[in-house]
Amino acid sequence: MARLSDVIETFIKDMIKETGGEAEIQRNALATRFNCVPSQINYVIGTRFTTEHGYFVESRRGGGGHIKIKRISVNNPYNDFMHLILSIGDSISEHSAVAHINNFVDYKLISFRDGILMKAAIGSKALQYAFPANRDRIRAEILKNMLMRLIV
Amino acid sequence: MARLSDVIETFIKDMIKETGGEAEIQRNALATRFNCVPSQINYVIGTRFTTEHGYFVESRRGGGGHIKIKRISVNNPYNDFMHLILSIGDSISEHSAVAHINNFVDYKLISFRDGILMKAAIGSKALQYAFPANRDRIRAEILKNMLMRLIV
DNA sequence: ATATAAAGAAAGTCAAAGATGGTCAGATGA
DNA sequence: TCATCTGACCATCTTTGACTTTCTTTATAT
Repeated sequence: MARLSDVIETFIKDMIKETGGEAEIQRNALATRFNCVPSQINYVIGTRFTTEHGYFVESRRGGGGHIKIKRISVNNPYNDFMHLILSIGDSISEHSAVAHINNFVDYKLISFRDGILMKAAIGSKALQYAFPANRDRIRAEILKNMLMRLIV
Repeated sequence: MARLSDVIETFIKDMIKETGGEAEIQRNALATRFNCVPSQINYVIGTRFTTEHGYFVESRRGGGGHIKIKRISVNNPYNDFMHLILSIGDSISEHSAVAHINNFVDYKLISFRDGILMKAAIGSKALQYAFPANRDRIRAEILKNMLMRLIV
């Protein structure tokens, strides 16, 4: 029932928290620990630790190889916030929008409650009556409007 | 002879009662249990666990997928709020939506900040790329979804 | 010693298979 | 007629494994 990928995700996130921002893992060792094929580690990283999710990943192959996963840090909240809003562009998928919102919450640029409301506003259920071809465009507009309102 | 859909409905409702407000099911497992096709589960959910009935449904596909059905809090102040949400109906103008939101703020059902976010989400600017014929419908859906999220 | 080849040790890629849930139109039955 | 039931087809997410690339270590020839 419990998804292995979720377990691995949590494990890595805990590791990052403990070490204050960075986890260094060995792919094969982790795979052995969780009894899965090594490439599943790549799957987890590729779906949950992307730039969009606020992570930066580096690695080295060969003997003594490793994978480093860092949480991207925010130094200038206001600037980064603006930058992120601008980076949303004219169109955005629900998946992407949720990742952005979670980041805003994580970096304390908006509250947890704000995040809940925003996710409700841009979810597929909320936009079900918009033509599929327009949904991503409308979603981007709604998201940008909400974000702008909070900082203007 | 009780209709199968009614049996399934009761089963899910009992489950929600037992767990105090939330049932997590697996569509295929449930279908197997009741000897029906999986899509009948969707039928039951779609006809008996709607917003109008006071339920909130979420789901995930893929390995380890599931369907979560939450009962909106009933025996508390939210009960009246729920009626207000439902009174919004299937379609609403921006003017009317803003009036509703302001009322919610005035009566302290939502915060001032919540109101700002909601107005940003349902404003004409946010919905500019939706076909005019759909706007009021989409607006109603967004507003209801945001409000519902606050009480589930 | 030095250069080089071979072996070993990681990690990366990608596509197929597996596991769920969603949709919709037509059949069925009270 | 209207609600219910069914099944074919679709969308999404996860797991697995064969094959590839890169880096380090070790053996070998000069």
